Amino acid sequence: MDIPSPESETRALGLTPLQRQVVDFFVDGVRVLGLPRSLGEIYGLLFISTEPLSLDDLVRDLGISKGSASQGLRTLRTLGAVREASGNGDRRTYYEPAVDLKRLVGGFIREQVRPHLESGKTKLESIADTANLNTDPVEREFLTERIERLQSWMTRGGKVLPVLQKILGQ
Amino acid sequence: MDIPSPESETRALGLTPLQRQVVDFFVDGVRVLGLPRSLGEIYGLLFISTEPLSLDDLVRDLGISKGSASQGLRTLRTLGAVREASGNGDRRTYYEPAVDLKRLVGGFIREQVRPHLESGKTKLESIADTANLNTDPVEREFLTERIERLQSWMTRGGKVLPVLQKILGQ
DNA sequence: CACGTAGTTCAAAAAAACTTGAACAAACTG
DNA sequence: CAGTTTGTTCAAGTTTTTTTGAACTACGTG
Repeated sequence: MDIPSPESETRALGLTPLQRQVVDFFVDGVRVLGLPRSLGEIYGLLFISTEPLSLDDLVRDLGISKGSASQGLRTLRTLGAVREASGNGDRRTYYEPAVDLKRLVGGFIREQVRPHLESGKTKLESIADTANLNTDPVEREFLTERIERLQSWMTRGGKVLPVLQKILGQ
Repeated sequence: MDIPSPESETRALGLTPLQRQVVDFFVDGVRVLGLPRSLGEIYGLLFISTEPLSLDDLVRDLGISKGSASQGLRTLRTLGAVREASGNGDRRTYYEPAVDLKRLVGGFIREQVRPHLESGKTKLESIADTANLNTDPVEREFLTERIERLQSWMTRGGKVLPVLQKILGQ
């Protein structure tokens, strides 16, 4: 006979209740951003730790594999969400979270948003070319209108990003 | 002997090249937003069609199942990205896309963003309670500082949304 | 330089997300 | 109303994404 576990969000059992809650909070958070759960776990634990943590700490406390921890840390570094803590008398590398929102948002925009905006603009050019092959003038006017609309969406998207950063950065 | 298909993004073969390009464009787009590909396919085809389309049109042209089309249309309606076209002498329902960005962004924020902000705030309250159980005053100050930071993130997030809508809405 | 520890890589396993299709309900139509 | 057509639902199947873990590189230490 088994006690059915109450739909646990967290696997790690070596965490304090507070740590678990914060990790879950970030797991949810990164899911909204379309990033893998392990990123949320790692960032969350770093965020609520007074001291920087090593890869091994993360593996042990979160109960994730070394591979996940390694890849997760790499992504977080790329996003600028985590940095190496300086000056430890140790061989191991210790990590601490970036805790200012401006930096976090900036990294996300740079890595996850801008590339899509760029490639979107390129694709739109190619779409416009294809539309111009259409011979029916009525149809073509319709297509042109729609495609221009898409282009305007992309432009506005590009313009909104700096504003976002400014407001969130304070 | 098989010709290996060149990693097709689109399954539907009944589409014109232009339709295929536009559908792919939106498939990419919705992926960034964390929505299923079928939403992009459906919205994309509607977007580049001069006339409203029925569920059966979508099934036939996109080569997706009736189930997908039905669920996809429901989600798109919920998001306010698609509406029923009025006045068709037909029993069938025809759909047309919402093409103004303000509306689209508004729907996305209402359905996908706000709920997470709300539940996040609730979770934070509970996290704050847990943190207050901590007896070590130094530790507690650290925790309080971090949790207040999270609260400030949520607040700023809430404030940025109307600005977003305003800028994108023009 | 031989050994132990830190960290990375990547193929395979596991988990999560999405799609399908068959059964069903609802609403028209002759 | 019996037969059709339109659309929905949801369990099962498929695909995609994420995680694991074992093999490997690199580095430091005695």
